[in-house]
Amino acid sequence: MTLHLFNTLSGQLDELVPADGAELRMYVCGPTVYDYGHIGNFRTFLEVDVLRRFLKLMGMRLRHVMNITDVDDKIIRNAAAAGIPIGEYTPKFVDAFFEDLESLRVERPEAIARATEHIDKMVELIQKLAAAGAAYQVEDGSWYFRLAAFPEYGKLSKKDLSGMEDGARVDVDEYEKDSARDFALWKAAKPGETAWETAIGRGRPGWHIECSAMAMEYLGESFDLHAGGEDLMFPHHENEIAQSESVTHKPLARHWMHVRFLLVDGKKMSKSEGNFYTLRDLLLKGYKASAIRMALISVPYRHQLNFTFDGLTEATNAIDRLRTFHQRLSQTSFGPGESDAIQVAAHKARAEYFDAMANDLNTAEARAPIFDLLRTANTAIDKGQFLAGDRDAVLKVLADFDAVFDVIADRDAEPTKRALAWAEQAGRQADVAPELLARVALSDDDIENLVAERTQAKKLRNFARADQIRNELLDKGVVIEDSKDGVRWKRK
RNA sequence: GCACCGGUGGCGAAGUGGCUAACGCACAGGUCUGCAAAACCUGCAUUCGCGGGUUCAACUCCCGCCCGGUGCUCCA
Repeated sequence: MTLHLFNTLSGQLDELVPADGAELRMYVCGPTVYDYGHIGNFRTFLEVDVLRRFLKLMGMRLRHVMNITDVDDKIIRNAAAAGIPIGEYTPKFVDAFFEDLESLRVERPEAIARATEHIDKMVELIQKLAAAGAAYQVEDGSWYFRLAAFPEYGKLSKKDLSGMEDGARVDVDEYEKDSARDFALWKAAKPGETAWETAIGRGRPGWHIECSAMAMEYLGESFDLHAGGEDLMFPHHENEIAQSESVTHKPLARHWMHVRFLLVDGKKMSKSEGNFYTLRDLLLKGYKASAIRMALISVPYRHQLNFTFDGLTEATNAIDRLRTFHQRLSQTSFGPGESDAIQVAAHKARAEYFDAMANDLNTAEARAPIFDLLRTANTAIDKGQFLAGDRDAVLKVLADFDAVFDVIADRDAEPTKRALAWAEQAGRQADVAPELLARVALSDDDIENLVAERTQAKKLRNFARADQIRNELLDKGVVIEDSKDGVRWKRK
């Protein structure tokens, strides 16, 4: 089985396979670390994580590189406002970014490349471009890419630039450029700005050249897959292609994946619209990291996703159903042997799950057979027709599901705890939902003690006291379930 | 303005030229339970934005229209 993934470059579903037959080499545009990441950022990284995990599940080896843009206009501006060098400004946000990825269970790429640690590679690339006649320097010392030197420009985004003549909507300050659409490779230092002394002058790299230089440094001149948010398709990726291929005359990447935008309440997220959320904002409101992950990956990556709080609640409840089922399978004792019906159902579910994922990562479709199997198994358990061997078969399917989705195992306590600690340190206590505080104040031991007390009360048929305890726990987000195999509890 | 994407039950969301239009959430009734919860059963779109057309047959293909979103500029 191979993954058929939509390829922006070819405009169709293409098989995604390593060119060398051994290891898939992929590059993903990472964050610009000028602030905390918002959920739109994380949608892209979550979808790439889905891709990663599914490829690994199919047995593929990966070499996945992600960059960190730790120098750019916004960073320079924010650092200046804070009165510190950018090297002191960005680490906090780099750390926060990785902490957030961890909360969302996004796997780390095999390599992380920071822009500021690869300035020399960027300079080299610009020199090569200059030698090839594709780069030129203007009066103030900045370097630009000569679009006229790359006739294929526009092949990724399918833009016809012929009609877009120089003229309208041109930044009048940039009259030094040969053509209005030529883009910056290197920005000459203005007084007081962060800059590097290099062979091509004193300044800092443009954004696009970073990715070209680092991608080729880590993955070679031509690699398998390049991914990023849909907004990067033009001009960022188009520019990467132009810069790289003008020098190498080889395709930078064979396959291009673009994750579509996340909208909030039907609109693009923006601070001015007031619909802007970071991961931390949501955690402090009491939403679980797993619910956020589930909500963001359940809509296939090639569709816009409309984020709502109702959607988070739905995801929370769907995960609860999966977790309850998993708990039931693990904690119930079954008779020996296996049943044909369940074995067949498990095989079918697994096959349908893989088919859906292999078809352009259709996560929405992939969920269906899992829930189908869940119901089939529950029904069999209710009827006493579910055997020990069936448990193993069904757990195996759930494991394959969770190898990608990673929401069944409950690891929600840590992210919440971290977010609360951060809120305190960042002075954001006012944003913490009161219910959340009540919940975290209750330890597992407290719960166990209360559950034991309730069981004792029930035994004495003191139902009033038993119900009182149950309601008390429910108020703090703990649900109790009585079953033949004992009492189960879980945090809502 | 140009380009692209979408409009499927209360909500989210798959999907196919022709079997009963997945799945999740929510809701209603029932079974189980001391009561619950969980689980299961039943119900919940004679219908897939609107109007034409092609076809034996369209939600699925074509044309037009309406609505929503995004891109064309820094942006995941």
